[in-house]
Amino acid sequence: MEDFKQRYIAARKAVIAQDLQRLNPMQRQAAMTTEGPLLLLAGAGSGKTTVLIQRVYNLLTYGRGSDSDEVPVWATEEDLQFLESFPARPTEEDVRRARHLCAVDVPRPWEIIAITFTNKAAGELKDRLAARLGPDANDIWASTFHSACVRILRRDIDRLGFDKDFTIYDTDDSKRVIKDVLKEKHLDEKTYPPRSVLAAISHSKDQYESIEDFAKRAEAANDWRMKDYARIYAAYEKRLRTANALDFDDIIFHTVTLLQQEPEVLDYYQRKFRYVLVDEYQDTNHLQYLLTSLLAGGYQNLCVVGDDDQSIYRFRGANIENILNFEEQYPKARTIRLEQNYRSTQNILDAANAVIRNNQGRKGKTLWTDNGGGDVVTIKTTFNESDEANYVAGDILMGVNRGRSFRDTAVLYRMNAQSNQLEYAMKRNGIPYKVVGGMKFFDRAEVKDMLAYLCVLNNPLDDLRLRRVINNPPRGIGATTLDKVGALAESQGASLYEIIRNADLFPELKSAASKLLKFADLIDGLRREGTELALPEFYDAVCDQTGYVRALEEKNDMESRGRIENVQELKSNILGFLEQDPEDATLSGFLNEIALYTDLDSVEGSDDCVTLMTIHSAKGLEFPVVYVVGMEEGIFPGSSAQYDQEELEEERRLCYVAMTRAKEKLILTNCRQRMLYGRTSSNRASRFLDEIPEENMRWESKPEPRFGGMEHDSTFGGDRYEEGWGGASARTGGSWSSGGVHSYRAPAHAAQRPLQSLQKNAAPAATLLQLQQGDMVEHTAFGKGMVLSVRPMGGDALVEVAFDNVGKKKLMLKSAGAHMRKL
DNA sequence: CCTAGGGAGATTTTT
DNA sequence: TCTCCCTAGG
Repeated sequence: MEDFKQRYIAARKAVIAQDLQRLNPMQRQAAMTTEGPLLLLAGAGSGKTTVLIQRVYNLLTYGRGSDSDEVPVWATEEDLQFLESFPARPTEEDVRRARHLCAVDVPRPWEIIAITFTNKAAGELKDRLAARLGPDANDIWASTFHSACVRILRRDIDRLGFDKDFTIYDTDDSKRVIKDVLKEKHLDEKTYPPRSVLAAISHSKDQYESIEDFAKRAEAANDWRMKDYARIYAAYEKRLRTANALDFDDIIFHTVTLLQQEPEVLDYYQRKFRYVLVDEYQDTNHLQYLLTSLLAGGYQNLCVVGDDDQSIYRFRGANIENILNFEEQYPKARTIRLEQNYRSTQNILDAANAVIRNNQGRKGKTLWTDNGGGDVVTIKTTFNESDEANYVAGDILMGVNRGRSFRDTAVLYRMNAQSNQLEYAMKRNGIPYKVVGGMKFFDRAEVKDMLAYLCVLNNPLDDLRLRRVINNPPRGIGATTLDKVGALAESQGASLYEIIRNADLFPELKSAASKLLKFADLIDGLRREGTELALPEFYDAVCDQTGYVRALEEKNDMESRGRIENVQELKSNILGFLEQDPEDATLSGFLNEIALYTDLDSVEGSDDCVTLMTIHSAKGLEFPVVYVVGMEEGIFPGSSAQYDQEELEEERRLCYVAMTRAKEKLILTNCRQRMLYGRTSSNRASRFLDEIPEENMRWESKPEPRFGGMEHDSTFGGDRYEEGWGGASARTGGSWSSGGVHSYRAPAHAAQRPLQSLQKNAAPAATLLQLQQGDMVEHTAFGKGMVLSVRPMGGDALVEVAFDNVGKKKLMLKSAGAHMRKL
């Protein structure tokens, strides 16, 4: 009997393993470990999402069959033999029978929750689950922390004294409220920067600290500023309450409170979620940790996936200890490491491994790959940031010349401020590019305006949004009137809307009363229509009746036209929402969705262009060719990391993330002189460069040879300064940096070579390509073309060329000339 | 209500 | 150095 049991369990595992044969052994083990706490340490590019999908598939197909000692009482010897001799190529009937024999207590899709951080990640997860599992996938809770919590709160938040159709304030809204509070309390924005106040509030909420405890902490520390923060915090919170609003932290904070205070609710969700998965666990903060423990507290089937080496969000509260201490918090936890990398070459991985090895606070992993050695990592030192950008641009063009596409390439930097020079270089050279992280669709004023209208229509008590729209378009309701209304609202304990609705009852408002009532009528009228119209038609009515779009039309300039387009674009968002979620096609449903949505989701453009972004935004992405610029002490690692070990380790993880984005080619650059915040400074080479083993890198200091033997190849500083500065020998010479001790000595003659004179000498007009209209040229990347025009522009020239293959392009002669020759 | 100009402040970012 | 935000003035 015992023997039968053992054999059955083994055979069952083997059959399930066969179903998961596309996974490597570690991945398969991860997918088959279904019960109890599981820590899945998934290195960069190790196929983490694939494992997650397969794990859910396994759960929904076999339940705990792959991870259980139970044998069905009805199982017969014949069943066992069937499993033991399961064919490599089973028929459909075989599969059906195997599933029946192997399944143990299969959960329903809605008993599984998979939590991610971004909407993008949640969307991808949903899509891939749907592709693997079909319609069942729709019932799995695959969502972000925030949207899962909103869903929970929408059911039961009335138990905490909020209305169920609460609104969500984004960071800007919160800031607005803080500013209002400061004004009301006659506190100075300079002494109490709203940013800092919000950061303190957010931090407090993250620690799951009550307002009272915050105040007590301030008392105990006897810190007058903190005490004032506590007062501001209290007023802020009161305002959110009366507006029936939650800020981003509240969404999770109140969910935790709800679960802790209401045993019925807790019990409901603990029974419901038999399996809990959390992705990017290294990015969770304390509050999210609390939430996770509560949700998984029933069955304890908690699988967290993450990579301690990629924890790069400490500054916003991410607590790397969550993942480092998981095994202590869950003593029964099992740990599985995914170390096989499917993305990069071994040289890139060796370099990245060597860098991250210098960190103390880590679990320890070593990535390896079957992909082969590939090219060594290139390190390039240039004179200043403009040269650096030119080098990157030139190298990209050369890559294109060898058959790469622009879209294969990403340029990563530590700070957004670094993108400027790069953008210029791309523009000058006619390289198509996009910058990730600029102005976002939902941050645009007109989009926010329309959303504010919808918020007010959904919830007229929303004072904040009401203020935004009441005089937009102008309705003759100015600041003075609003101040009076605000004061009345305060003294009556009512909302702005309630005062406005009854404006004729207040003599103070006299002349403004009719305008206010008219606005209230507008809101009420639209609200009535809202009960009858479908969402898209309702939106049209709002655009029309508020006069918002008409005001833009009357302006009739370029900018307004763009704005109208965005207002219309918002309608397609509504349509998209309806398609995706037809059941919850209400206004408040849409607003809730939108409040948690940012347009990072649109990162993958199909256009063939180079991507410029910060390292942070690059996390999770991959590119065949990756440039990381600004590898300098003071930049990367940044200055605040110089004397702070924790911070330094975070920067090193960031470096690790940057390096592991590259599939085939990784190029790291730095420069000797950089202008930052109006100051020029000489920075030592980043210590991270020293941490890369010699055998995996090549420190290049000379610019790559340019187009077939052209002599006049110096763009700016060109090679010139290299001689004076010692160039490539810097590393071995040790004057820049040697073995962790960083004592930089500037070469003695550096002072005699100011940047100014150097630049003047560097690009003498004589070396420039002489071009005129009608000339035929050949460009490294764009091929042959004809010069359409040459227009002198401030010591340089703008050349327009019609290329045979890529069409017309405008190029700057000084930069592009180096990649072009006259035919 | 809009615009220009001064002043401050400037890692990194999602929800 | 650049950019954003507030304020003062038209």
